[in-house]
Amino acid sequence: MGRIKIGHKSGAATASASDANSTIKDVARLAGVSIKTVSRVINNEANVTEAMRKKVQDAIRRCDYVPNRSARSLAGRRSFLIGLFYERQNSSYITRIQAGVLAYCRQEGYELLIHPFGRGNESVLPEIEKVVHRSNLDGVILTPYFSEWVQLLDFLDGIKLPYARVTAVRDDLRSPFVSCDDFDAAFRMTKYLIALGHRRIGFIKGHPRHNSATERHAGYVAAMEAEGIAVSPDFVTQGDYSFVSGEAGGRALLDSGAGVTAIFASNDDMAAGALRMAHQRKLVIPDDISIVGFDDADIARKLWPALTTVRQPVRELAAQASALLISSLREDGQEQEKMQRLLPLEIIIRESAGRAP
Amino acid sequence: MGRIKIGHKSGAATASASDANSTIKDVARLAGVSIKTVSRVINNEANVTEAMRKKVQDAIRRCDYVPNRSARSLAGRRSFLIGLFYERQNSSYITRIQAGVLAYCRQEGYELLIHPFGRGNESVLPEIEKVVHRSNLDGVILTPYFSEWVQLLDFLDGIKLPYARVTAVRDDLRSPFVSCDDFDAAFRMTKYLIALGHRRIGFIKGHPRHNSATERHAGYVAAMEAEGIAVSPDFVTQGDYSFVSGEAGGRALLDSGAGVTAIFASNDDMAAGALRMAHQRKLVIPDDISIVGFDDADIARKLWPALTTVRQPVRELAAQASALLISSLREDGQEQEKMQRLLPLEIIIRESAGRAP
DNA sequence: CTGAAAGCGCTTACAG
DNA sequence: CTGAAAGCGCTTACAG
Repeated sequence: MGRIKIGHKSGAATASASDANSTIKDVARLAGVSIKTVSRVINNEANVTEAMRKKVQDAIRRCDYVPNRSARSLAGRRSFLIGLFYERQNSSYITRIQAGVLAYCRQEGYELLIHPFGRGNESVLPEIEKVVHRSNLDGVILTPYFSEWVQLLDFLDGIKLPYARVTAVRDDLRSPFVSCDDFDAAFRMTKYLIALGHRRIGFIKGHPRHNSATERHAGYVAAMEAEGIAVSPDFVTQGDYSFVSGEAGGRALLDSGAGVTAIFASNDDMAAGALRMAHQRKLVIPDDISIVGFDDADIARKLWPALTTVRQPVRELAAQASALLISSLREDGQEQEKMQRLLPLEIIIRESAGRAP
Repeated sequence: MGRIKIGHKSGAATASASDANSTIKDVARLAGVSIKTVSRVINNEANVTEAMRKKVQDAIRRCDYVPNRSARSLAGRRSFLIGLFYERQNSSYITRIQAGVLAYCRQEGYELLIHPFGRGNESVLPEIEKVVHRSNLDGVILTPYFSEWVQLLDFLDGIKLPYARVTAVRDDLRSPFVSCDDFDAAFRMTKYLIALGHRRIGFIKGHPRHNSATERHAGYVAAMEAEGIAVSPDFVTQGDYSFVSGEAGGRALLDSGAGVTAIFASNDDMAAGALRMAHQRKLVIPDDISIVGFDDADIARKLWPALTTVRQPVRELAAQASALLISSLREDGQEQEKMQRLLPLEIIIRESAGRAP
């Protein structure tokens, strides 16, 4: 039975929180209404007189009442829990994703359950299945590669669990997603390098499973061709978005004899690896060679020289995906708003690219 | 009513998960026992015959039964939810913390709720209070600065919510914690620089609220004094663990005229900032100046030159804190194991420190 | 060692 | 627009 505090509210730095355990019954009694009416007010349902609503809200405040999630979840068959499933990767990226999701979830009263998986996804599907059922997730946010993994999407569709994607795949309209035009940004970045006088431009591809890798590479190729520059096979090397693969790619490009004057890495971690290789060979950047990345991860500003790159609005992508997810959760039945969104990509010019030598 | 699947189990890549919604009653019926017995098996309680246990486990498997968290939580007054509250900071650090906590939580059947806060913690306490009550958290993991914020600890003690700390404060034994000897590691690192011939060693302090900052600085001072080197006031500058403050600190040290031949930054982000300033002044590292950090964050290997630093076992710190928390949650009443743990810190020698010029 | 009853704190579905 | 009853799927406390 929750005690009722009168007078000062339990504001900041008050340690008296232990009496916040009043229940819906306490509120109802205090307000002189039925628990059903309290429930209506909590859930913002229509059909409550303003007077009633006010009375109840007052009582809620006086009791320090906080609805119990488990009880709501059990009775209402929803958990107010959103799941975030992803493959372990760049911590800057995933931290921003989390921030974006949380920014939106919290204000809507949802909590976030995070579930990272290792790269070798042997048992991902059964594991996800278990979590979804045990925790009764209301919905899920997916980032690449998971957001592009058809079997996983099929599985979620199969159990009718709502989800929203952050993805570079824009032709699969089965469910809400937020995306950027990676092709176009890579195209523009390549054009930028060409405008700087570069023609022998090396490219380090991202992880082949990620659609962003395909798009970025295609943008590079298209820009080269648009300028009438042949893409020699030894201009392009395969990476996997990791720093180490950037080192390997940089080494290959630098030592191939292709004489590249610029390297476009498909993300910043790989650009950092290529940069390291260039430093190791005593090259001065950008005087001897230009190196650019993609993402605008935390590291981009911390390297020497700071990376010219493409800014991906990661936090915003996640926030919008959450907005789409939560809006699809409200079964208002109202006409759904458009369930796809495209966010802009911006080229950030810093210090690592300059005129061709 | 959950349907029962016979024959093949719903293994990987099977999309038939939707019938995993059987309840404890289904299991009881199938096994021919009471639901209480099923409950006993789920919760690993003693006093169940082997035969019973086997029968129930069989039925659980045949139903694809997964206990409903909300129901368990409501009836059992525990949520199987662990909260992770922290101030937004270096993403490499927090990602490792999450990984460590999750590694332990999952295998014990707990889920993780993450709650980052901005730096200006106006309303942190009320916010935490709300989450704790709404989600019925069983326990909390705290990292610096929160783990060293006495008002927060007092609050959690007040509401009797179990928590474990990752912290550099080792003299507050009120609750479980895992720690490292920052003083000693900073002492050894400074000794290492001195052994390399450096005497004019600059130091960039960390955020004053963090006890690690105090400890690391004290270790530096002690080592200098042990070698009979006076710590000139212009050897030391105040940072706050951010990259930008490292730039400012590096600039101050480089331009002060103190003629430092080495800079010891209290973490890797600040070392990266100082490194950037050195590069900007066309200094060759480590020939002209040595720069070392602390933490062994992701960035340490990605910089040029790669950072000599102190490896902090962040993931392990979090895993052990979770272990302490969960063990304190089991009210076995058995004699508690020791609730403090000290993990070793290791100096990682890479490329950014060399002999004094 | 096993089970029948009561109840956790809410929401659903139905009356009025 | 408001409310009394039933029930969500478990665990607790108590018998036997």
